[in-house]
Amino acid sequence: MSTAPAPRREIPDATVARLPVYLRVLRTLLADGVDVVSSEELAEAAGVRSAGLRRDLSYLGSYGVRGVGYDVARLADEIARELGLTQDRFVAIVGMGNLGHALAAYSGFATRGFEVRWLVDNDPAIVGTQIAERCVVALEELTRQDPDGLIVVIATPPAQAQDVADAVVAMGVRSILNFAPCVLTVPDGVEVRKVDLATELQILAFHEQRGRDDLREVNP
Amino acid sequence: MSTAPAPRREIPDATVARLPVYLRVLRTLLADGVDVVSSEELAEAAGVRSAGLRRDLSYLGSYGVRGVGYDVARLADEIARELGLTQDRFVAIVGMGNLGHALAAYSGFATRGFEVRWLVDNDPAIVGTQIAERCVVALEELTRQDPDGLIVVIATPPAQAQDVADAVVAMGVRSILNFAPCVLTVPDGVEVRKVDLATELQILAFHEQRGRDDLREVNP
DNA sequence: AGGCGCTTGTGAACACCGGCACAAAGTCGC
DNA sequence: GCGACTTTGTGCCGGTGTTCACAAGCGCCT
Ligand SMILES: NC(=O)c1ccc[n+]([C@@H]2O[C@H](COP(=O)([O-])OP(=O)(O)OC[C@H]3O[C@@H](n4cnc5c(N)ncnc54)[C@H](O)[C@@H]3O)[C@@H](O)[C@H]2O)c1
Ligand SMILES: NC(=O)c1ccc[n+]([C@@H]2O[C@H](COP(=O)([O-])OP(=O)(O)OC[C@H]3O[C@@H](n4cnc5c(N)ncnc54)[C@H](O)[C@@H]3O)[C@@H](O)[C@H]2O)c1
Repeated sequence: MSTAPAPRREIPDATVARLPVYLRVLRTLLADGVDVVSSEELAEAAGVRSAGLRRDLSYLGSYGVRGVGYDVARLADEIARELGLTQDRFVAIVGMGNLGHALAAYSGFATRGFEVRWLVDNDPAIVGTQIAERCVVALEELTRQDPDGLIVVIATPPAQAQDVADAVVAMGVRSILNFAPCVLTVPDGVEVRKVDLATELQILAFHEQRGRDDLREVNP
Repeated sequence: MSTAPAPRREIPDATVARLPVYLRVLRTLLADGVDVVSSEELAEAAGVRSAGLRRDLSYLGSYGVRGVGYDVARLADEIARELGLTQDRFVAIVGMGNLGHALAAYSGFATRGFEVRWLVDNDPAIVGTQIAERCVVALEELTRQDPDGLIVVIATPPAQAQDVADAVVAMGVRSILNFAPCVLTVPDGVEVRKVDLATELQILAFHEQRGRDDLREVNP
């Protein structure tokens, strides 16, 4: 039998989804001069339970000190490394409409380690113009670039989103963040995450209605 | 004394999160003149497995016809009812910066049954101006309104998000959609959902790195 | 040095969720 | 009217995620 020399730590998806939150809180603490934090305090600040937090962190290794807590700088580095933020990551925003403009002006990309390198649109009136001190290029221009480490953000109308996805997948992109309210079909090995505003609102509406029904149940 | 601390949930959260997708697909089908759809076709269009789709729909009741499929209009109505979209829902957008402008101009609210009724900012230079044919009001103005059926979208910088949340919770709002990258603390009974761009990108970065590691393992 | 108090890391139990496979239940053709 | 065909609704199971509870480990104080 093959000896499993590298105990490949498979980190659960649910944990991966929380690591960015921990990282953000840790960097805030670091900026405030805090150098050690307990799981209880960190969990409070991250809005999770301490037991869950400790289990999440245990997937990264044993970076805590019993009786003391976690070294803030060390833990932040470990999470950043695990998330793949040690190497440079680039972002291309496709679709320079209302949303694309807001995204292009958003400073949160740079502060989290993502460089917005390309702004893309296919409207001839927009291509070549400057947005947020950056030149807008055509989609054909983007597809000639190196896809390594590139994340494509789709902010086109839903009818064009699949075409854009097909084009960037063909160039080798394997990470897509989709703002268009539609289902994207991509080959295996390509990861799509979606941000759907209407879905979020409808989930909120559901819970609000359920809350009201619960009240009626007790107080008819 | 206090019994049943865990509220018996009729519909699982995972199902609720998918219902809006089904609803969107169903309305597209309806617009295309399709009046009956099988679980296989609907699942394909929604990007899920047919068995899972059928289980999701089974929580709403038995609205399908064996051997035939689901009546598109009927099913759309049932989902809309379950999501609480039969009663009017209103949205207030707080923070009229880059993102707030894009949201105010977004037509997707209205087409999904949400009326953007208030645009809010606390910058005196912005209050009173018109954005997307709507007048911007101060936060104090919003907090005097009826919170029933109101969903508050927070698009302020993170440092002000908690204050805004506190203010709208105090007026009785129980549903908040938070775009600011920070943890909001709210009382029980108030639901907060967050949209965090950097988190999404970092999750994508993690998977992209993991994919590359997997390749190295096979091809060093 | 050794005990004591604090916090981590984790075993175990439990709840949840997704997928398979199939019986039940309906339609359609004749 | 009836059998063949189609599709739904669900029992079941394995995998995932969450929580409790506590032993193990570390530093500090005496
Ligand atoms: N505006 C918002 O606040 C908001 C919020 C959530 C989701 N969305 C979604 O985001 C998407 C964009 O919204 P918007 O309001 O910015 O729309 P918009 O119409 O203002 O902008 C769309 C832009 O995409 C460009 N485009 C179209 N096809 C393209 C292609 N094939 N390649 C490159 N560029 C292309 C157009 O030229 C246009 O500039 C939509 O799908 C919308 O549903 C928007
Ligand atoms: N711009 C984007 O694409 C984007 C994307 C994701 C997340 N975000 C987040 O969304 C938030 C807004 O981003 P932005 O780029 O629009 O920022 P911005 O600075 O352009 O706008 C913030 C607005 O909020 C207003 N504001 C501040 N405090 C307020 C208060 N107490 N009550 C009411 N209004 C208040 C300000 O007057 C300003 O108009 C930020 O938290 C940002 O991190 C933005």
